[in-house]
Amino acid sequence: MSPKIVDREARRAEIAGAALDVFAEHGLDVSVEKIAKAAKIGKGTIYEYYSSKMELVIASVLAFFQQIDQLTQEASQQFDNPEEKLRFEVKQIAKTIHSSSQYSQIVIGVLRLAQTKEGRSLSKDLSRAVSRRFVGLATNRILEGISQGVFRPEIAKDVEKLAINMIALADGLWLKDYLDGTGFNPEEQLDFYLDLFFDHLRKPPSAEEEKDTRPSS
Amino acid sequence: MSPKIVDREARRAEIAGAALDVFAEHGLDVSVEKIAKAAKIGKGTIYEYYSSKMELVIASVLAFFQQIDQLTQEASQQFDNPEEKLRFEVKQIAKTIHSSSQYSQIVIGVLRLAQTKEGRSLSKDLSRAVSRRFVGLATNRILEGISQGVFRPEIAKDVEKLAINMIALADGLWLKDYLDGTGFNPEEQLDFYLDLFFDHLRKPPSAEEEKDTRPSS
DNA sequence: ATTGACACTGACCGGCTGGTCGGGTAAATA
DNA sequence: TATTTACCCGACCAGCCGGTCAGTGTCAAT
Repeated sequence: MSPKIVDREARRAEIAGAALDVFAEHGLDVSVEKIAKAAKIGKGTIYEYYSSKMELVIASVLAFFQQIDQLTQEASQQFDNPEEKLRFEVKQIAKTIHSSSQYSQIVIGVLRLAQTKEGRSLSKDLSRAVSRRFVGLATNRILEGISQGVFRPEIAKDVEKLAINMIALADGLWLKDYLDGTGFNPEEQLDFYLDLFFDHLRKPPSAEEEKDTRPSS
Repeated sequence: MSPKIVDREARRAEIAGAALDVFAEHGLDVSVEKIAKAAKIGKGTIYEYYSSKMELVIASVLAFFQQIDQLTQEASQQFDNPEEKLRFEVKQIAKTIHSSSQYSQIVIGVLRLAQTKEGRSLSKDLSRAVSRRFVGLATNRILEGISQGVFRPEIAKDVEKLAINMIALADGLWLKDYLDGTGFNPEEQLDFYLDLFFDHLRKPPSAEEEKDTRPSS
């Protein structure tokens, strides 16, 4: 009476994983047939587990960001110093997305989703979640640094702006590198920025100019 | 014997202009038929002036970047001080692309082009041209500032890196704003960065730490 | 007014894609 | 082994899109 039984959740994840590889290689526009072929299953089977291509895209992209998130979290545990930790995390994330231009396919895919009616809200939700995650991470590290006396306390009020800038710059460099390809070394460039960035966080407030940014401590 | 004659170059430009509006509103994926309808001409006519859709896209996107370029150039002529000039230019460009999210459609369209076989080289060429233009502009302004004694001379060796960072940050902020939409004010955020940026360019070298960046002047 | 080169058009074609569906397959039970 | 039924599949469908082309204007020189 009971026929073949599979763990539907596991199968869903499996398909999403296979789809992710294909998306990474060919972009989110690949035909469902190609995905099926790559996953070595029939096209119809995909629709057994996902009611539309968009649903599959959502699942895959979500899995992708979770991957990065986890990777970053694990890797950063080896550092204690907030500066080293943050520096490593930023570089790690940038490198992951950078390294194989395949991941760029997915990031750009998400950008495109924002242009479509059905995808807009997904794209926004996703971006916000990722953004909150990364900006929050950077913010916390800076606050840690301040409380440990490594960073200047006066920057506390601008901590989120600083974090946003840092993330935005990393994104911008990625974008530039993906498009131009030549003219600069993204890793070196990011290091250059981070040097200035942490210099600004650490630099003792030398009384100067007409600014009245005297620390209130 | 001589029939109806039209200025083919002008007509090409006219069609490209109409197409640009449609691209800005619906993305580079709109059907040729929609473009034709918007331009109030027959679909066939488009193929009278462009041999393929891709060719039309190229012409339109090119026109788009030339527009921005010209706009920026004109607008910045009202400033003398290199710092004010550069600040204005950066904000102007960012604002133009920002303002109507329609332009984002095109920028993202170019990103997508990089994913296709036929579009990759166009996308790269275009991006490089734009990048060279903007980075070059920023570089020149900084060098001007140094030669006028407004900026510190020691930064001269890093001038290009500084310029790249500035452009990348502006791009990154645009990207973030386009995707997230909330959580920060892009203009304010850019101002915050520019304050730090110019502060770093201007700041007199206060002897500090173990660094030996003593000016050689 | 006639002519004929040029400008314009939209119905049509081939190709591709997301999604469906009826039939086949195989594992667990009886 | 026979039966049941969740699972799997790929031929098929409808619809869209880029590109073509035979036919219809249209205007200036005759």
